[in-house]
Amino acid sequence: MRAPAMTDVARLAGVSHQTVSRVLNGHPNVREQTRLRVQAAIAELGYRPNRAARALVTGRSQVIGVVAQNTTLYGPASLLAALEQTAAEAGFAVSVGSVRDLDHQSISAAVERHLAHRVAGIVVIAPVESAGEALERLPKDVPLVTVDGDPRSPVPLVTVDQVAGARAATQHLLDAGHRTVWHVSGPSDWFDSAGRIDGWRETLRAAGAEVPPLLPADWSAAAGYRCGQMLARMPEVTAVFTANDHLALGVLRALHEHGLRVPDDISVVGFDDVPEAAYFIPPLTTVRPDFAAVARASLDLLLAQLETDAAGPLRRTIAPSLVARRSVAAPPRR
Amino acid sequence: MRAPAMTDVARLAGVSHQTVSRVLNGHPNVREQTRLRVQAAIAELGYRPNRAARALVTGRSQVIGVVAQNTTLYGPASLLAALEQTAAEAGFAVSVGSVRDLDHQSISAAVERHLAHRVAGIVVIAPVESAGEALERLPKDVPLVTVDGDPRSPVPLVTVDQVAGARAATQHLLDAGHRTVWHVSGPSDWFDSAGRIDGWRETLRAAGAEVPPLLPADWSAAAGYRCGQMLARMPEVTAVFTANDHLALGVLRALHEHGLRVPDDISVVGFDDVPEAAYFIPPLTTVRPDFAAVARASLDLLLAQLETDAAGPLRRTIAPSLVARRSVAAPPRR
DNA sequence: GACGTCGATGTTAACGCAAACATTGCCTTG
DNA sequence: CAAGGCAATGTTTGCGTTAACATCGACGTC
Repeated sequence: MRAPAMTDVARLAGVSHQTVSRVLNGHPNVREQTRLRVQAAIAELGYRPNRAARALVTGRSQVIGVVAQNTTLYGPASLLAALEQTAAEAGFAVSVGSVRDLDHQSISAAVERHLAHRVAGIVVIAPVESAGEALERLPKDVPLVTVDGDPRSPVPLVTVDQVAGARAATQHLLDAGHRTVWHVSGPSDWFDSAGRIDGWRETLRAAGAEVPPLLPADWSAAAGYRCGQMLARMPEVTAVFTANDHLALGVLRALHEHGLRVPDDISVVGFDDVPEAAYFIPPLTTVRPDFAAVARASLDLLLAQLETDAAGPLRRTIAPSLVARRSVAAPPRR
Repeated sequence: MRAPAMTDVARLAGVSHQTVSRVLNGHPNVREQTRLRVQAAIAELGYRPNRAARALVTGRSQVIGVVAQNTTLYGPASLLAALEQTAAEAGFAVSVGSVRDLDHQSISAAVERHLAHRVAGIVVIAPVESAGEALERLPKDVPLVTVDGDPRSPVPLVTVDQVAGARAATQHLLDAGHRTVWHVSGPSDWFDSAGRIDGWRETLRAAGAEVPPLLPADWSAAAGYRCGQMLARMPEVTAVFTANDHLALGVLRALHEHGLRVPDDISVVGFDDVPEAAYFIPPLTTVRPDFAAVARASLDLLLAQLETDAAGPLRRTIAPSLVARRSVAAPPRR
């Protein structure tokens, strides 16, 4: 048995299908009594408008496409969940198109897939260099927003203020009395990494502190562990800021294995505030990005582009906040 | 400028739009030369079929709807990512519909949203009791698969073999020489929890070991910490199996604070193998579910339902594997 | 009281595609 | 060499919806 269509509702309510359409879309010029009759018919038949047909005739579906690389990582996963929720509240569905690499080809293939579905807009989570270039060459016929993308790119962008977050973390350690702060950074091609490095370096410079060499890593606990083993061997290290919480976890374990106590011997600050960070040994002081705010801003920018052709400043920055726990203390006295 | 449609391609290639359609859908009866001409025209115009139109005429879109509750948790996030990837390989897009609660109303609302888009199939990640009831009352006019759902329900189901995983974990601890194993469980309304409890209890019984009281918790490190504080105070506890890795993290910290060493004083085994589990203090022995296999099985069942109306045994169980690390050792001698 | 106005509704025409049916023209077969 | 079949292609129809235009009646205005 075929699902009921608009004409079925119309017949039952004794009106034309167009009147049903008007009721559905909240058009003003429908008599109250008619509206009620139509709504009753809709309820009786369990009618549900066919989005595909609507998308066909309007040329746009109520779907937002998201392009992301690795939705298993905590950050992207949280962002995706927040986007989904925000979109749902605005009446949009979310279609995910994950992608193996963030190079031009993969991204534009994913975008094209979304375009084939005539999505209303696209959000690209594009935290690395290679994505930036790809985005500028994309077809312009659909609203598009980049999240965590290239700050210098002309594409509409929402981003966590990495610099401010790193600054807060570094300053927090300096304020605790440390002479300087070491940094374990994320992958060098991520904008997140770059911003956090900048904020860290800038804060040290402003405080007149020495800038120690950078320890480059990726986002994994494994890399954190490796760096931690080096940090543990250098007696002068008293404070470490890691580019995310998983790195911090690895560092904590390495320090622990070397018999160093956190925060007594070395203080550590992370980034992300993963839910379990409060249960690291010791509970981790970290920087919390507001994913919900990022999601809201992204959708705002998307909808703004939908309504007006040329919107205002298509750029939003979301400030993260420092969460102080027990992994920071004054440096040990010599 | 309007996006090119099939007729535009047809005109350029000097054929009818139907021939273009045949080329696109890989129909056999098209001359090679014609096919090439059409493909050239497609490339020249940058033509891209309109999925919405296709969905309208076929009554089905190439989209799979996923209903999930909290895609921030590691398990669901991994599953979603795996599903997306598997679906993409089969030419399907994935639309996420997350849901605040897994009660009847929320689930059926999410399902209906997917139905409105005429999705080809729906995957419901329904790990709790309340979802089970909801699913049986759902409209039957679309292929549907449950993941981690009620093992007793008649709905097609793919599930990780929780019992086997828990059995492996428990047996591993018994084999190390422990007289018995304590268990910190997940939320009582999750099937995952129930299965893990069953496997644990059953293994102890089979070995003739005493079954100690259960420590009920949720999935959070916080709850694990709370339970760990109790476990640390009971001298007889030498081995703990926690229902997931985050609980284990909380337990580890509590034990650490009480001056107990893992694995020297107490052994701990988790569940999930989150990426950072190898960097806990100490590296955590845990049970790894194969999310990719679950995703593949789910899609299989979905596609099977698409093709034949009444398929075979619509039920698949995926066996997890034990990952041995350093959090397990022989019990301390008294 | 004829006429314009406006609100409520109906009618018709797309939207882009695939399925069903129709039409060619060539090749096989007896 | 005519009948039949079949491969290649064209034509028509309809999917369910919205937009544009058409109609109809009630009301107020001069």
